[in-house]
Parts: sequence; C-alpha cells; structure tokens
Amino acid sequence: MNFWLVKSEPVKYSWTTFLKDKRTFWDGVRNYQARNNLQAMKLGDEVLFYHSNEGMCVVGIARVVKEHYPDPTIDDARWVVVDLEPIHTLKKPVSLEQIKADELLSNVALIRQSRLSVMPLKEAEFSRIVQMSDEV
DNA sequence: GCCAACGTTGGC
DNA sequence: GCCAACGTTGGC
Repeated sequence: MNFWLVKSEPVKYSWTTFLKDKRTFWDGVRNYQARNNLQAMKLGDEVLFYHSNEGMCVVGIARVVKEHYPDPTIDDARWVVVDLEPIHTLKKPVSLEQIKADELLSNVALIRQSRLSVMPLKEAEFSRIVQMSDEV
C-alpha cells in the first residue's frame, strides 16, 4: 500500500463537503508531477487531506476507491482523476507549523515543494502525522 | 534548446 | 496584499 497527501483549498472543496458527499472524484489537477502521482495511486491507498491557504492543516484520512481515469470535467486526455472517499476525521488537525517543526517530517514535499498538490508520503511520514493528530 | 516574461499557488 | 517558488509559454 502507498500513502499520499492531497491539498485542497477549503473555499473550493473542504473536508466538510467531502464528508457530506461521501465520495468524490479528485479533479482539477493540471500539473504533470501531480498527475503522475494520481496515476500511481492504487485502490485502497490511504490519502491525507490537507487544507491549504485557509486552515493550513491536515484534517482527515481518505482512501482511493477508484484508480485513475480521464478527467470528466475537461476534454483533454492528458488529465486524470481518482475517486476518493473519507474514512476518518482527525481528532486534532495537524498544522503545517507542526509538520515543519517535526524532524521526521522535514523531507515531505509539502514543505519542500509548496506548490505541488498531490504528493507521495512514506509510510513513516504518514503514520507520524496520524500519530501527531492524537489518533494512536 | 535556451531563456525571459508571465501566470499560479500558497505561505506569511 | 505581498512575494517566493516554480511551471508554462513563446521568441529567438
């Protein structure tokens, strides 16, 4: 299994909306690196959901329920989406500040490449963030 | 194929 | 609202 982190601006698509929808297709990715990450996602992979701009924290855990397929919102074969469903809301959101301050997380792309919207996480990084949310 | 100009993202 | 990072575009 692989682990990922996706970003969304709460103004555009928040965790709350996601919970209400129960399931969503992750669209809007228009960056090749992020796209490649989407394509690498496998059924059952776990995905941290991060609120960018407003909130700036990891708020929940989602799961890949359908692997990549062409983005239905655009007539352009280059872009793909995956389907995600929420599996857990973090008891305490983990802020960017906390992630930055943590030694184990100093290499995550969230910090090093702030503009990337879909990024892989190592299992250790994933579980570290979950641990910081007081869920263990 | 290089590079300047420009647009977008996202933290502060 | 500003600015740094960085991707994309287009002229040469």
